[in-house]
Amino acid sequence: MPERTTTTKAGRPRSERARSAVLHAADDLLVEIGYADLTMKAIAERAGVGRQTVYRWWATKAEVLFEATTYDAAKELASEPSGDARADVVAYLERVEVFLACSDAGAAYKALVAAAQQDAAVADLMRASDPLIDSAHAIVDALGQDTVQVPARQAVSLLVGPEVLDAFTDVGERAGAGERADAFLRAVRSPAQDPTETLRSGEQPP
Amino acid sequence: MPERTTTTKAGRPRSERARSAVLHAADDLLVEIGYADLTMKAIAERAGVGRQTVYRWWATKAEVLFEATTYDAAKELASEPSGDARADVVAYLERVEVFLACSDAGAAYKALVAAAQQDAAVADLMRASDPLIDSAHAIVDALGQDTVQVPARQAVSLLVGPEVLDAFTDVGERAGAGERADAFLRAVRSPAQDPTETLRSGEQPP
Amino acid sequence: MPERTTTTKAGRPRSERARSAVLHAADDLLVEIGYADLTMKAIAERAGVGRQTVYRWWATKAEVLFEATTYDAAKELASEPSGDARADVVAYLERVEVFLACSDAGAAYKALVAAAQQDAAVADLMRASDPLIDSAHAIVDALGQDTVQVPARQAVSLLVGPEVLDAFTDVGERAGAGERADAFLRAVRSPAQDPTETLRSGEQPP
Amino acid sequence: MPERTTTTKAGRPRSERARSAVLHAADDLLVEIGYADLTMKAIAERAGVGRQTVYRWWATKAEVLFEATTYDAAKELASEPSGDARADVVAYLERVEVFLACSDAGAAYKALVAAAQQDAAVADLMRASDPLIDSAHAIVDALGQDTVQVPARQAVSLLVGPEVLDAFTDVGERAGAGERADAFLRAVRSPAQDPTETLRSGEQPP
DNA sequence: TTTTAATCGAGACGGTACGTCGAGTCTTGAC
DNA sequence: GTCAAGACTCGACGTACCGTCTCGATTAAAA
Repeated sequence: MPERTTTTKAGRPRSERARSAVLHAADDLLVEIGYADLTMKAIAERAGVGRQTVYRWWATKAEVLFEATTYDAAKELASEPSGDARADVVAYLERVEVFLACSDAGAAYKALVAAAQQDAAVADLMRASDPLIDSAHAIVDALGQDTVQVPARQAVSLLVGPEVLDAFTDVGERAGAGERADAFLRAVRSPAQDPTETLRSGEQPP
Repeated sequence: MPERTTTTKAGRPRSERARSAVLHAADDLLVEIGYADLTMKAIAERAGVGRQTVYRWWATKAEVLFEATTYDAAKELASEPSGDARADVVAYLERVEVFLACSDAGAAYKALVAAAQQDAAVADLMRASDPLIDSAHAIVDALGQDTVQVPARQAVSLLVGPEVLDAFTDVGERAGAGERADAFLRAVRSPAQDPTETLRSGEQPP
Repeated sequence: MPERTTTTKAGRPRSERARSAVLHAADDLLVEIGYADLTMKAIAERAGVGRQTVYRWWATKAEVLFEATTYDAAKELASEPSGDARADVVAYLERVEVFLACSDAGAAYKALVAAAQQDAAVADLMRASDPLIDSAHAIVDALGQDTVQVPARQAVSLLVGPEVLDAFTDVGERAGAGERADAFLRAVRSPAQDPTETLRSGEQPP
Repeated sequence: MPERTTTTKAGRPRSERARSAVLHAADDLLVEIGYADLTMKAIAERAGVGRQTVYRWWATKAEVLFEATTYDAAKELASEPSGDARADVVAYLERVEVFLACSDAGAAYKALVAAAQQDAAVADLMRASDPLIDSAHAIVDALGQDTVQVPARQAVSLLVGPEVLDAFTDVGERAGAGERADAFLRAVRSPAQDPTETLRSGEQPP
């Protein structure tokens, strides 16, 4: 009797060799030829894998890349909090700038954000697990409510929004991490906490 | 004598009819089927124009779309400065949110920013004339150096960076234009103006 | 162990359905629209086959047509030798005339000969296997060296050369198969073999 | 009264410079790139002439080529009759072989014959004036009815048919002009002259 | 002299086939 | 049931040439 007592599936098991070959091939090809010219066909050939094997496990090149790079991206953006709020923010923003401007994982990340604009499936993946947003959330949470007096998601936007914009519009003159950190820290100080701020925004305090 | 008195060019002149038909076709198709599924072939057919005629004047679908939508985008984002700084910023940010979230021109804009990540030619176009960045510059300049005490380009990033990030990562809970405006106005107040801020930014004032 | 016991090839085998659909489509279209207007695109569409599938196996429309019609052409020109030399030649020439003037395979043949003038690849195909030349060779060989006293290839030219010329220059008044056969038989009787022949070639020795 | 006394037409007269430039360009390009790759566009550009100017006077590339090469072809094939029948035939066949195998005009001629298979307009041109057929007719007529005892058109086919076949099927071993001439002379000697001949097809009354 | 009209060059126009490429699917035999 | 291999249908790619059209500029006969 062909009963199945465990959840083990019949047939040949998935090849771990094929899986990692595909992910590494995607990674390498992204660096070599860029996202636009990357194709499923090329990934399969580089990986020495049948085309159907790629399609069996991933629906699009974006999904392959997502799985290939998200872990690396998260690692590059992870932070070890010291006690000093400003120093932590400065260190984080420096990491973000390197990530977006130079890193291979950053290139993949930008490509995935771009792809998410066109493809809802990719957008879902990124919404579920976005290494940049997630790392920014971790920083904001670590700063605590004394430093961050606006809602956390809003603070995340203030923290990395300018970085992302500059990365996507490759501006010439960029602000340093220190200046950005200072601007961020001023922005997240809620006016509601300080009654003199409320009415006359834009003024200089005496 | 084959003299050329004026700068008139030889040959049949470019058809204005064909030009505008292509631009309108690109516009319409973007709304109907989205950027990813948009093809040069479809643009030409919709416009009732030969394929070569499209390629003669534009190298890629991104270039067509750029010419088709930049003017509209700039118009949607244009501002009429009142005297009130905060009110101007709020009004501008509301326009930006509508632009990025709902407008057809905004959809085209996001697609172009995404395309610029893959294609250097598109990146060059956008660097030369980016309707969102340009309109933000206009706002920052109008605010004046009393309100904006950081370099203009940096202020632009602070102004629209969070908006762009939210638009590209379609976050659920978004801050209102008022909150964003206040955060921006706090952020652009330079620490250098206030000697107590300079060294120990990130601290809470007593 | 990835042993290869037989010469079985990996991958999906070639579709016989696609192959014969292409050949029949080429055949039909040639009759309907002629060789000049025949396109690879039309062949593929008529065959209900992807364009790439045609290009995978044939480089040009001429190659498709060659494979599609050579067999039919050879069949139309095949002969069943009787003992009578003149009767065999007359019967053969009648078949040739019908083939060149009326037959679909003959139309394809003429098109291929014309194409071979422009395209060396087609010329190679035809040199390797030309149904008209081959059938003429068969006749000449069957006649034997008593009847044909000139080199075989020369006799072939004498046998079908006039037919081909008339077919290619669509002359009005054509000679009958009997007259052509007689002229051929006179022409292939070499003077060198029989010193008495020199002046009165075409006669039968008593 | 706008009467037209002469056949002179109003307006700018046809440019002889343009006409000959087109014909020479077609000639040159045929030699350089071959008939298949020859295009109206290339002819016009090489001639330094507007495209419309070519189309105004010739409908197809075949017509251009016909006008460009027919005169040269006729000149290459023209013969100066001596008294000796066999010598004249040998000399003519040698000229034909050179023409078909080596000459530029011969290459054009073969291309035109090939084109006539696909295009009825070209076929009409060639039927009206075919330099090879015409020259062969001249030879046959010059030989006289003592030598040529079959209908003239039939003799023409016997004279150049084998040459054309060999040229179109680029055979390896070719007969010499002498052998061909002898075979031709045997072939055109009518059986009717000799009462012992087989059936008396196509006979002349005594 | 002025007008008229056909030609010239140039080059953009709407079409359409080219041959290639990638998409995603399907069909083998081997594991 | 997964694997490598590779053929399948489909359709967009960007290019080339088709034959037509619209320009301004010539050119010579007609008015």
